[in-house]
This record gives sequence, C-alpha cells and structure tokens, in this order.
Amino acid sequence: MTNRYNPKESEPKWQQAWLENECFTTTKAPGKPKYYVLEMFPYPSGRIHMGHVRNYTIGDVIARYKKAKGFNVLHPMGWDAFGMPAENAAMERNVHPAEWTYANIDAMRSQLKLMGLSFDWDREFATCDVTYYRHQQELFLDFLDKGLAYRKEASVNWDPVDQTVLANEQVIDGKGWRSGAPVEKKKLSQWFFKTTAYADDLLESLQTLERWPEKVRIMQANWIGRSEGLKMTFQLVGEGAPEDGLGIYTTRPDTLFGASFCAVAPDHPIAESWTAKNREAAEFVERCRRSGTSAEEIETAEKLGFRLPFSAKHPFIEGKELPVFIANFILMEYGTGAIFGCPAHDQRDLDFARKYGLDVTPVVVPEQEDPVTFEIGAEAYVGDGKLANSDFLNGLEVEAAKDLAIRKIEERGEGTRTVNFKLRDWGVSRQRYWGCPIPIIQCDTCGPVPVPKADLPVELPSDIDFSEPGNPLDRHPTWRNVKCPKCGRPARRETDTLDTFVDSSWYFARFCDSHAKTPVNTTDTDYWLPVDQYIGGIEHAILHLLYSRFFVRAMKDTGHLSLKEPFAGLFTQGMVTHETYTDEHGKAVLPDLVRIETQGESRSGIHVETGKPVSIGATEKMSKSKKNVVNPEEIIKQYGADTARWFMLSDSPPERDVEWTDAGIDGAWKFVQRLWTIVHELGARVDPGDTQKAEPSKEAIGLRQLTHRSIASITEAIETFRFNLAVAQIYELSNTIRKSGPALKDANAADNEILADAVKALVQLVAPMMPHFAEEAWSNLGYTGLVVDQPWPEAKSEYSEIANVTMPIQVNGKRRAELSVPKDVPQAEIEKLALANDRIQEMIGDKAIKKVIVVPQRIVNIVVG
RNA sequence: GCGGAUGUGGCGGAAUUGGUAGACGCGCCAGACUCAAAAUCUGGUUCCGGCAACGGAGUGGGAGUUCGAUUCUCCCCAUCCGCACCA
Repeated sequence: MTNRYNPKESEPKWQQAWLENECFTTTKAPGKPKYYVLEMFPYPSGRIHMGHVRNYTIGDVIARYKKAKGFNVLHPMGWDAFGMPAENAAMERNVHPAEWTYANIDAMRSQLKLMGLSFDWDREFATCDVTYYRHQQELFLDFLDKGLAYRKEASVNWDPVDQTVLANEQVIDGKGWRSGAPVEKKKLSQWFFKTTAYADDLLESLQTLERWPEKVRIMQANWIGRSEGLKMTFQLVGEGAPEDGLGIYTTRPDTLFGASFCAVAPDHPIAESWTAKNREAAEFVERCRRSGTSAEEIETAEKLGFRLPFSAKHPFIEGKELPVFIANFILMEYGTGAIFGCPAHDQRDLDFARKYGLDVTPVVVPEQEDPVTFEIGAEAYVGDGKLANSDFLNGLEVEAAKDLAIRKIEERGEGTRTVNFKLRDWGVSRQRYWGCPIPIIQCDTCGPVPVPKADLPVELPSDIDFSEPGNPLDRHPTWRNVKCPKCGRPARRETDTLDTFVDSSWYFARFCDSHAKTPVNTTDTDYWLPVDQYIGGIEHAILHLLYSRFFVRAMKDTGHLSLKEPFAGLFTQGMVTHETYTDEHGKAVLPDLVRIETQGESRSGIHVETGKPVSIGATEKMSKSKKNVVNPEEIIKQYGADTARWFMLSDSPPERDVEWTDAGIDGAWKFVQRLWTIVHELGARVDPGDTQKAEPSKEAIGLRQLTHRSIASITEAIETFRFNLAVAQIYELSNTIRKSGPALKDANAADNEILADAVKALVQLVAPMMPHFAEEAWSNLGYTGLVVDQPWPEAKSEYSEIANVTMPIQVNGKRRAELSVPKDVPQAEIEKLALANDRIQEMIGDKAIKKVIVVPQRIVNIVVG
C-alpha cells in the first residue's frame, strides 16, 4: 500500500472491475424492491460540461446508495440526439448530421465513462436510432387513431431567408435569430397532440406528486391555467353585423352590468372578415402585428382600438348597445378571442375606456365604500364587495353574483358555464430534416393517409443536400414520392419531422426494455415505472415534464402503459457557476488562461500568456459565450473523477447554484489524500488473538458512538438530498478518527476493532460519492469482494446512545454555565444541580428566583427578577 | 403587474418539534517540519472592549408572542427566479 492515492491507476482499474462483474447490468428481480433512478439524458453536443458532471454525480450517489440499501436499481443512460445543432453543423462544416451526432455520442460516452457512473450501458440508445424512432412513429399512429393527434392550420413564425419555421425563442425583436430577416406569420397545415384532452387531469394529478418541488408544481399549474367562467354570445346589430353574434369568454359575469364595450383580437375571424374589405382596419391590424412582444413593450404599450361599424346588444339592459372594437390587447389564443369590457373592474379595460371616452360604471363596491359615492379613478377595483347598479344582482357578493348571472344567461340559452385553460394543444410539426419523420402520406385524392404499420419505419434518407436553406427533405429527388397506401395513386410523404420534445417524452419508458420489438415492453414497464427519482435542471420544469406527463397518459389510452405519472420523485439541481474574466480590451478570457494572485484578502488576475492584468467579473452560469467554463475532462485527468465528484457534492446544497473554484477542487483533492492516509495508517485490523477479554477504552467507546451516529445522520442526509451535510459529517468522522486513531490502533484488540470498524464504515459511507477510492481502500484493507456489492452500514442505537449530556444553564435567557449530567437524571435533580453551580449563584446574587425551566437533555433557564 | 424563493462571519454554508447561533469546508493569522519552497501537521479565527477571566452586541430592518425566536405572527426592505395584455 502506497501512501499516496493515485486516481490515474485506481479509477480505470475499478471501472474495469465493475464492468467485468456486471455490477450495473440490471434485470428484473422479483422479491426485491425496485428503484428507478434517472438523470435527464443529454443532448450530444460534443463534450460533457460541468452541469452534466453535477447532474450525473447526484444521480449516481442515489443509485449506488439505493443499491447498497438492497434495492434493485435501474440507472440507464442514452442520448437526446435529434435537433437543430446537428443541422447547423451540417451547413457550416459540410458534415452529415448523423455522422456529427454519432461522433459526438462516442466522444461523450467515453467522457462519461471516466466518471465511473453506475449506468447500465446495455440499455443505451439514441433517439436518432431508427430502432427508437420507428416506435415513436407507431405511437404517433396510435395517437392518431385515438384522436390524440390531429392536423390543423396554424400560423407559425416563418423566416423567409432561411426558409424555415422558427420557435418563439428564435424570434428576437421580430427578426430571425440566424438570418436577421423580419419574421413573417405564415399559415401552415400542422400536426398537433391533444394535450388539452388531459388538461384537468394534468392539473389535478399535480397534487399527487408529493416528491416534486412545490415550485415546479406551481409553474405547471400556472401553465395549465385553469379558470372558471361563462362563455356567451352577444347579439350584434348594425351595418355588416355577423348574424351569429359575438362569442366571448369571461371570468367576471358578475360585472355584466358594468360592460361598456366589446373587443375582438386583431386575428379574430370577425376582424379578419372586416379587414378584407376595409383598408383602415387592415392598416390597424398591421400596426398591432408589428408591435413588440417583449416584457417592457407589453408593459408600456398603449391600448389601441379600431371601432367596427356594428354594436353588441347588452343581454340584460333593454336598448343598451355596446360599441365593438378590434383591440390590440385581446389575444386570439385565449378564450374565444373576444371580450366584453368592464372598465371599472379591469385595469386594461379601464385604460382602454379612458382613451376612447367610454362609460366607467362601478358595479362592485368594496365594503367600506358607499355605493352612491363610490367612484373609479385611475385604478380599476378588482377586489371583493357587494354588487350595485346591477338590477337583479344588486346586494349580492361577487361569488353569488357570478353564479346568478351565469344561471340567467344559461336560462336564456345565450351561454354556458365553462372551464377554460391556458394550455394549448402541442404543435409537433417541424420543417426540419434531423428529426423523427411523421409517418403520413399526403394524397391529392385521399388527403393525409397514415403509413401502414407494416411499412414502418419511415426512415430518414441519408443522401441529403444542405447547400440551400430550408428543409432538405422537401428537395429530395425520390424520398418524397410514394404511392398512396389507400388508392395507390402517386402521393407525397409528409416532410415535416416531429418536435424533439416528442423524443424525450417517452424515453424513460423505453429504457425499461431498450430492445423491445414494440415501443415498450409492458411487463418491464409495469415492473420499473414510474421513475422513482428523476434528476435534472429546472429549465425543464414546464415543457419536458408536462409533455412527458401527457405522453404517459396518451400511451395509457392507447394500451402501451398502465400508469399516469411518469416521475414519482423529481429533484431539480442548481447550476454550476464560475467567475468571469475579461482582458484589457473587454474580451472574455478562459479561466485556464488566468492566474489568480492573492494578497491577504485581495485577489487579482494575470493573463498567463500576455502577462497583462485581467479583471475579475461576476460569477455566472458557465457558458461558452462568457468563456467561464472549465473542461471536466481536464479536471478528471488532473485530479481524478472522485475528486471532481466530491467537490460537486461539498458545500453547496444541490438545489442551489455551486461556484466552481480552483480552491474548492484543490480542497477536495486534499481531502481524498487525507482520507487515504487515514485508511492506510489506521484502517488495518489486527488479529484479536488471546487479548479478547480486553474492555474498550473510553475513547474507543466515544469513537464507536460517533461512528454509529454518523452512519445514521449521513444516511438521513443522502435520503433527503442534503449531500453537503453528508460531506460535512464525513469530515467530522474522519477528523475524529485521525485524532483518536493513533492511540487506539495498538492499544488492545477491542480498541483496534472499534477503530477498524470506524474506518470500514467511513469507506462505505464515502463509497457512493467516491466509488473508485472506496474500492481501492476496501481492497487494501483486505476486505473481500467489492464495496459496490456491500450492504449499507447499519447504525446500531445501542452504540450511539450517550451516557452524559451537557446542558447549558441560562439566567434570564443568557447562557452562563454548563452542566454535565447522566442522561436520565430527574428534572428536580437537574434543577438542584443548576442552582448549586457557583457561577450561577454568583449571577443570581440576592435576586429573587421567579421560575426555573428545565427541559430534560436540553437546557435549564433560571428566571430572576 | 402576478406567482415563488432567498437574506446567518471575509466566503460556501450548518442549526430535531422554538432550547448552547456559526457544525463542516474555504480563506486568513500564528506556529512546527524544511537551507528554502511545496506538501503535511498543530493551534486560532462572528464583531466590539479586555493581557486574561469575562462582559456587551449579533442571524436583512422594525414590531409582537414566549422563560427562551435564525425558527412562530404582522409590517417593511433587498436580491434572485418563473410567468406575463390569460379577460
């Protein structure tokens, strides 16, 4: 045994040992509880970053810990491999997206393997494997069959230069993010998944997700955006008034008597039919379209309206007619795309009414106000109160008034009580090459026809041309041309591919049997699902998690799965941050090129190449553009995987951001070495021989006590994702072993055994975090087998109980002395001892004792006055 | 605007049901070893006063409940995150 731990030798050795022993190859094990740990699978960008290191370290600690606790653990890994960067690489570097992607996967796989993660690599797949996406095509067809997938016209952001559809995030200030060309709205026929079919259930079931962060559940609930209200139709009168009236949605039917106008969205059918014949209206709508959608713009945008020539009849007030506008603040996507405006009780309506000189009639009066004198100023009143100026609603509370108003409208057949959602159906068509082809054939005679299942997969052609912008599938000379499966006439393939979020919406189910001939193997999914612990970044709080929740429901309704919620537990880890550095020209500098010099507590940076000073900027999320990145592979080469893993788990709670620092990684490295010294110098077990009768020393009993208390608290810390606490407690235990160890080592057999047991426990406790180190230590101490196969150490309460407790004694709430007493001394006795204490006597002096509070095993407080 | 979180030494952060505030780590200071440095080890390190014993203050600010508040209640401030013209 050498006295330095060498990760360069140890890490590959133990990785090989785990592989040879098939430690992480998982099969169903009846009789053992299962545990499915999953980290969000990565996009194969080319190399892993520190965010991955943190994510997979956390997951690996859980997986290894649960395995030691006797669970049958599934811990798979794969690749979210479709997506735009591969196409960009193809255009920029003239390399095929598939080639680029698979090369990246190979590079990243070997990087991940350096980390010593307990993945079952037999289950690996990439979503761009035809063996994966063919099943996705089958799911699509099944969804189609059940009405969970459908086709409709929808408007998209169209980049006229790149000839492509842009996601909302790719539109910056109304321009395409790559081309810089002004983005146009274009109507395209697109495929949708009917997420709204499960809107209620997706919302309701959030309550059952007890092991999800509250924050994520709230975000999802807001996204689904359920509201209760009234959908009703206003009769329209006047020139060119549409005969079927104006359908509106409101959550405030109680304020109907305060209505002073109606408004429709600029892209509402009524607006569109009018703009078709009126130039002024068309210009107005055009102006609305141009206005920005950024936060400040919406905040400050003026409410604008265009008066239509017809009016709406008030449902309750005979003879009252409300002007109808096209208004810029009405959204076509929400409700019916039309409203009635009640300026007194809605700020937007009020702003609009003030601008166009419309009536402002308060109909809800706050309790402390007089209904006669109550007036609305610059701010709308949105609170509770009693109804006024409202005929049959007068005097009612808001809730009761809503109810009655709805019932009246329903009685008259003019509307219905409605639940409305913000959640929209999920548009999944992407006009791109590198994605899962949608298995549809467009026939001029039959319309869109599903590809028969026997003809699956619809494989992406590999001979493609990226020299022109747009979707190369559209330009492919032969791939598109097929016969209609229904009528046999010439037809064309759908050239759109599926949104990559579809790929990641069911991969966790596929992992249960990655080689299944059907999308999933039900026997295996029944056994493994749900994922017991899912771990990833908060950035996926809404879309990915919601889509997955939708998918599992849809797969249940199409007979593929038998559960509703894919992820029983969710943990969202924080980001990895780093200081930013800039040179004298303000250009970002990589940390590798900066040498930090410290003088006392002040720090300055020097560029290692130019020797010029570098200024130290804010600590931010690691990103290529800020150049504040540290390459994990370099770190692992220099320090070993265990040190990197240990650092990721130290100090910062995993849900918060962690700052990567040189000092931090150095500190972790030093601890690994110190731990090695402990194992090396103190861990050996001596043969008890004939000294068996020896009693353990007081010090040894103390160490045994700490060992078992540490086992208990570290177990608890890992269970609750408080790895920083587990780390702190491991430090404490190792510090104590280091200090008391030398005296115990050769004292007697009993002491030696306690010491050896403490070191053994320490090795096992660090094993989930530093697995290679633990194996090396385990084998060097002469224990048989692998640590990875050992059961988790057990905290024995008979060893961890304390005989004496130290209790502080307070006088008037201030600590003045301490008292060390046996654990079960009666309260009265404690009180007597406390009062007898010299120092306490001194503090009390001749003052009267008003009260003595004794909390057994905790504290004594003497109140004097 | 709405929703959510956070606020504790020089820094990251600990503190069962209210019960010794600052565990553990980093940094810093002093010392040992060394020709020297690195590494390692030992001790100290909330602030103010004091040689010390010890005293006083102290968990963003202010009030309150309590023998006792980082923890509970109310008000305020700051920072961060998410959503956002959602009728």
